[in-house]
Amino acid sequence: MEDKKVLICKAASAVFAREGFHKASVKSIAQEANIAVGTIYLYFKTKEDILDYIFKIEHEKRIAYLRSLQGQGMTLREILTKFLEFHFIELAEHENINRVLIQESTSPLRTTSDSMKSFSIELPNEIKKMLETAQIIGEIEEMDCEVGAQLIFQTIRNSVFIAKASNLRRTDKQIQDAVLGFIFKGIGS
Amino acid sequence: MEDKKVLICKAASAVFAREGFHKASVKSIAQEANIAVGTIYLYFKTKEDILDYIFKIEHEKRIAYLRSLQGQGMTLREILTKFLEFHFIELAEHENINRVLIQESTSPLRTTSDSMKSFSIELPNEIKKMLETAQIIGEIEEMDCEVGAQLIFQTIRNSVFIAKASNLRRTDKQIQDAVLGFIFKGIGS
Amino acid sequence: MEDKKVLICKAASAVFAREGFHKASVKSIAQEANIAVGTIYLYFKTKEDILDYIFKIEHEKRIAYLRSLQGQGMTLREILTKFLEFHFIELAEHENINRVLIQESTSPLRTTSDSMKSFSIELPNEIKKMLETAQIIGEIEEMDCEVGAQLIFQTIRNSVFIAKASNLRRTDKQIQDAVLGFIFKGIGS
Amino acid sequence: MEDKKVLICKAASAVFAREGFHKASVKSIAQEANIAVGTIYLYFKTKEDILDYIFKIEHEKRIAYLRSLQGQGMTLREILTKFLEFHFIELAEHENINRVLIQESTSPLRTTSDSMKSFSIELPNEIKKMLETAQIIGEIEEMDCEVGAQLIFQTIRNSVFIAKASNLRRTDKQIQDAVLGFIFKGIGS
DNA sequence: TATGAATGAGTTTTCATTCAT
DNA sequence: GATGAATGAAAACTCATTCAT
Repeated sequence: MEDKKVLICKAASAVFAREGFHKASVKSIAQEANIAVGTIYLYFKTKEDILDYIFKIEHEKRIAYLRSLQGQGMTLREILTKFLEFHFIELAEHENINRVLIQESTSPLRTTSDSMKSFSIELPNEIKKMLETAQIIGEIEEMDCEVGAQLIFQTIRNSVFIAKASNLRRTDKQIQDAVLGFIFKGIGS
Repeated sequence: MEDKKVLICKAASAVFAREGFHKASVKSIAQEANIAVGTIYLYFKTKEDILDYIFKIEHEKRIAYLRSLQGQGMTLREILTKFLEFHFIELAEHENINRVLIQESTSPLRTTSDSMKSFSIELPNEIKKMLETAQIIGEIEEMDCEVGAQLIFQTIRNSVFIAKASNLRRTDKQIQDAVLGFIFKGIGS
Repeated sequence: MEDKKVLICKAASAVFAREGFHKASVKSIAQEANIAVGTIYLYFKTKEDILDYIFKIEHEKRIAYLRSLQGQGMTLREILTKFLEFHFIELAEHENINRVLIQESTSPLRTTSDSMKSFSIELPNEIKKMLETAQIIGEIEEMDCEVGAQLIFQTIRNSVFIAKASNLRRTDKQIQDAVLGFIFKGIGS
Repeated sequence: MEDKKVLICKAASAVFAREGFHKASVKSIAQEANIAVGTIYLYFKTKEDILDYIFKIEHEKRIAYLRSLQGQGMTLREILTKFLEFHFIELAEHENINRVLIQESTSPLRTTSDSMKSFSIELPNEIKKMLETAQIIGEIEEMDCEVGAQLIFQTIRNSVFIAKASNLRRTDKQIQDAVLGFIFKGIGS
């Protein structure tokens, strides 16, 4: 049953978010999910596989969303605005998973996980393609699109921290607007 | 001898950068440094202390540099340009340490280390103050300085990844210019 | 299964008796028990906990026996005789455990273990109460019952050493009689 | 210089008494003595050797005292009284050493140290000889002198604990009298 | 499928001992 | 003699993974 896999992922996300991937024990994931340790190993080969799978799912979700936006004749501005909104909604709905995505995805260089690599390579790549298109039609100014895509991707990814780090409590909307403003001006849109 | 402490930090940085803090064993740090495990414990109380110390040193270095720039009547643009240059020179000189700084500082929310907290709190704070001043004298446009400082801090911090992630090899200068351009435009400077 | 806990205690007793608590390694206990180190930690939180548990069990056994004797209208002489017999039977049956009890309980002053404290405090206390009663009914002469109880407790506790230390092999019965004789005369009974 | 050896023994006694032999580190002994760790190893081959030496010295002191008493035509009562007095004076003067003597001498069976063996074998042996003599001249009643000697030796040795364990504070004199009374009556003197 | 007791390699840390100065 | 930095073997303990039930 894929239900169990989802159950395990949710539990794992909660525990990873709370304790960090390395300090989280498989036992505590099992407890969080109210199942036995052994059961986890029926669905995942290793503890790393759980994290990997979470990344894969979330990555696919975002890629799919981004691609769905592209076919609708929207401007880059509109697409990025939508995407950030989506990101914040996901953030609210699956807070744990998102926290994990950010906390554990730092180094695309070191990871052995294909899904984690995809996450921090394919997504920027998708943005890059969008930038190139926007550049051609003159929506944004001349720029190094690969670097620009990375800048945008990272700015979006880290926006969670901004929400958490700011002393004054701001609404999600305020943060989103500030982030989008920064990005749009940054790319001369 | 403080020489040993430096030696250990260098070895630890190399191993942390290569394997990540959690997967790095004290034994492998000792091997990297060509010393005995016990020796490490003459200079550091725990493995975490090593990371902490690295953060402390690097944080102080950056804070000191940033403050030294402030007293010289430079514009924000000039200061940030200098600071990013400094960051890239440090990056080249102490590649491992910088990698560790970024990889292990992602989650300022969960860490227990004061030095790590300082790093991701004091530095943005310093930038925030600079933004406020620049805003008053009209160097940059109206903005939420706290959020802006975070955006700048994170953009600078993550610029290492951009350097590494881009498929086409770019010179440091090219990356720096792209990053600075993004930031300056982003804050309307 | 409590069987495992008993198995571990037996193995630990054997190793503690052979090597002393401090020199005994958890690994050697595991080997003695023919189980893995990790298994021990499923049943006990720390190595000290094992010793503690042994003390608790043995202490409860003795306290229970002593109290069971008290309700039967026996004289102090009879009670102490029975108790020493019980002690020697236990000694024969669980030689290792008893050795541990004595070897590791010497210093009630420094230990942090509640069970070890109970052992060397509650048991003498029980004897003290018995002495007070015996004094009232004139079975023994006037004396400082607290000190007397300590003297008796220690004499009984150390009687194992006498058995072991004497060059000429004596039967348990002979040792018991000598010890009882010493105690009874010592308290003027 | 033998002075250093004495200095080390005093420091070691203090530390052993405070922390127990096994938990005491050579470094802390060195600190207590205000010397370097290496210096200790100029005078003692191992940490165990220090304990061993302390036992040897104290053992010799007691054996010598006991023998000096024997040549003076005193009764067993007088000798034991003197000896216990001596023991308590030593106890007061070198509290640390005595604590160590008792805490670490529990198991004559397990120790590899000759000095520790001597301590718990020769001293009882000396007492045994005295008992035999006293028996011949009718000072005490018929008894198993070897067992009796052990009983006396252990009672004396453990008297420190009585002093410490009793809730009501008693003077040394009171404890001594109680212990002597117990012993004398116990051996029918 | 589901379980969770058992495993044992691997981790951090300590500390008696050595030896170059 | 005296030092104390350096050593590395060994300790307690953890935890991802397995497998008999």
